[in-house]
Amino acid sequence: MSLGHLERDVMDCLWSAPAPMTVRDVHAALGEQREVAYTTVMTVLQRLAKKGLAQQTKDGKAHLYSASESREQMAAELMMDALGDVGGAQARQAALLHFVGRMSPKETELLKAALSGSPERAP
Amino acid sequence: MSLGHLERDVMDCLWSAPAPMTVRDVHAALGEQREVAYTTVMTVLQRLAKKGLAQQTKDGKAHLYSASESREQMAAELMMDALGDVGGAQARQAALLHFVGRMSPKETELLKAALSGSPERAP
DNA sequence: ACCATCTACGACAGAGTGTAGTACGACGAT
DNA sequence: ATCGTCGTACTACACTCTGTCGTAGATGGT
Repeated sequence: MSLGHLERDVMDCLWSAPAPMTVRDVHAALGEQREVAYTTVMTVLQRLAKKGLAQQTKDGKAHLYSASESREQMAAELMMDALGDVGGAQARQAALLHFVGRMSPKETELLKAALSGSPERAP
Repeated sequence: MSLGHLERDVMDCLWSAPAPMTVRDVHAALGEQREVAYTTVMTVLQRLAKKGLAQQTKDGKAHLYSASESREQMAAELMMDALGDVGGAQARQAALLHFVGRMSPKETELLKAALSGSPERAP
């Protein structure tokens, strides 16, 4: 499920916000960089909700939107998806090898830390 | 860059084949499961070549197609893309944490092996 | 009841994908 | 030289997704 540019920007808004946002909030936040109509933002938020990427809750007459998952969770899911397409265990290991080979040494350290560290998740 | 169903099937053909294939080869291979016109296969192969996912080389009057990268390489690239969208180092580490948290223990072992093993790539 | 919001629904253009037909060039057989 | 076969190139069309909004209806405060 790949996001379009605007969808991406809207998700970034939701991810950056500390609390659920109304359409107006998102519209205002986006307005600092790009000009889109209020209804455009609404449509995009609805589509994101339909896709399950955003959560829509009613608050009085307005709707509140928040990201269903953190940016990091979503990235992890996408990574698993990419890995899941591969095939058998052998191929998966090969893919993992390519993956670590492609990472910077610093990142490799991060990954090692993540692997050896306690197996709970990040905040 | 997400692939469609047919594109995916064609790439699977190319990945599974030991040698570059002609359009006819791919068409025959696909024909065992789904029926598509010869020209459909040709169009898809051309599009894949234009995207850089397949390599097109002339062989007499016919063209030979082969995958530009192995399935595993491509998976690794997609994984890096997913990770690359995240943001700063801290967020990346969080994403990696989620990622390893999502993997099965067996896979975690594979990843550990990939990390501690020699840093060259798989065949 | 009236006004300000907010949402729901519909619309339309542009890109990507699945699907294929037709036309044109090259190559071997006659 | 000609003709059929094979292969490519070009074109086309329907469908879906995404970006972009307008208009109409619902809802809540005063």
